[in-house]
Amino acid sequence: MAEANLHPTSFRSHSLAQIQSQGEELIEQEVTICGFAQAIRGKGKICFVDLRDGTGTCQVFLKQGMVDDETLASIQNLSRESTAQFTGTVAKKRPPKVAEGEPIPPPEYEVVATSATILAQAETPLPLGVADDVHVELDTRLDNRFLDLRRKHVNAIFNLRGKILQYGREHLINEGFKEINSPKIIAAAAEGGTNLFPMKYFERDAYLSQSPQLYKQLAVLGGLERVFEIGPAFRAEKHDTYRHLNEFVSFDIEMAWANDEDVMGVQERMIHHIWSSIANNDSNLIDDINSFRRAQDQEEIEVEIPTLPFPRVEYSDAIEMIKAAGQDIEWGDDIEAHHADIIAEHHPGFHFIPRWPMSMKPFYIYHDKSETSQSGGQLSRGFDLNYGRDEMTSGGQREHRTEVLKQNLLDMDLNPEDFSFYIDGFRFGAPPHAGWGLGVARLTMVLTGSRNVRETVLFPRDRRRCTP
RNA sequence: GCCCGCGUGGUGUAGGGGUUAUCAUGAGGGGUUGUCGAUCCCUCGACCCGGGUUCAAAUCCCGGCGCGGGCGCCA
Repeated sequence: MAEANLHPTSFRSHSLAQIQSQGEELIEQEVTICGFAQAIRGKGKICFVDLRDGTGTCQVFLKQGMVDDETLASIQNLSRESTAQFTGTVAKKRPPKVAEGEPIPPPEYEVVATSATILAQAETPLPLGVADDVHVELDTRLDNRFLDLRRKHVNAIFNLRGKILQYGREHLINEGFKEINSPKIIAAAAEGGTNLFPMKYFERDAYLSQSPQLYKQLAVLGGLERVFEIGPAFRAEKHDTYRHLNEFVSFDIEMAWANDEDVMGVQERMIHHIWSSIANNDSNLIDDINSFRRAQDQEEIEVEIPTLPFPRVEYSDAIEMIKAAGQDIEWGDDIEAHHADIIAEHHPGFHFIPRWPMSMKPFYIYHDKSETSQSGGQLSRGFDLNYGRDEMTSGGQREHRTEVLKQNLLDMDLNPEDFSFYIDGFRFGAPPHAGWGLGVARLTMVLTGSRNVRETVLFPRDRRRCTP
């Protein structure tokens, strides 16, 4: 991976990663570095500090005579995770003793300190061990997320989350999409179907947005052609599962002159680009996760680049598949979690489930009267993207015919007048269009092998947790 | 909202009517050391809250609070 261009700051001349990567040229040169003291060893005439910053780690060596006695003692008594600044010269580290037959590791560099400054002393004991292998419960971790994040594998998860967004953006921009932002304060229940968080907007009642859906469509109706948005969505549902949160980040696209199949193509190409870019550029982050998993006796993760196209399992076929497995289900029923398990046995990776019954899809999803199931039920152009049993995406072609939109609302017991701000957008010419919304945290779960969506959200908001 | 389970040092655990309450990690002190989140010695620190049963409760019962898992609900 190309190293970021980190200029020197007022506190340091080099990052710790730079000490390692430029070590050979830096030997005997004076540098100033900063970091968290991960481990401090030595009580006598010498002292070693394993220093860690956001880029890597570096050992600092202090020796009586090289620094004044007071400094040496203060560093020897430093508590773990305190921050400190060291000035000294770069030297090649003594190679560690390795067991016979083991490969000799590549050379590492260290800083032999001539002066040290404690920046902030950490209190003891720590509420959770940053460098310890002792298991920590998720709740304790989330209560102390600032410390939890210092753990290497946790840090790697959020680095990877950033990479997913970076490569996703990169891909969409390549396909001609523009990034937009839609309002999160809305006047009315935008879509129905889910509970919204009410709020006060000056003297009026308002709500937090559950989805950018209607607004991204209005952007396409406005001629922006292809748009995407990465932003928060809020749902006031009292769900309590490993995959639901009340605030989450939704990665949405919407594009003109396209149907459901067209945007499934965008989706699978984007995921392919994300996965292959990470496999090519960021395997160090995957390694960080795997070294933790090894220590915990967990199976290692692997970035398996999916092949294109992703399988399409039409809703009707999915129902037959579930029936064949002996489950009691009829066309028109929802596919529940234990049903999704059956589909996942056949398709463990990414797969689309297109052509849901129109009755199960929201009013803005497109349907063609000529497309019906064998039993005569109306099919829609709505689809899901699943990975194994978990839903990643919901999307579809949108209804662009004003009269049909109004009828759909009536069919679903909604009042078209409540959606006039939306329907008005269609009255003056509307392109056929389609789009989807992807759960960023859920996709990050898949990539990082996390079993709980809270692992992949910095400060998750669920039914119980609103802090920190 | 439903079902099941669990609350023991800072963290993670063992124990499951009478124990000096286990182990790891940690914290404090010390020894040794150009070491490898080293190592050795000493020390410290805990049974969620309230009520009940019992000679005796961390352990059994009831209630509360907190948490976990599964499900439902959910563009």
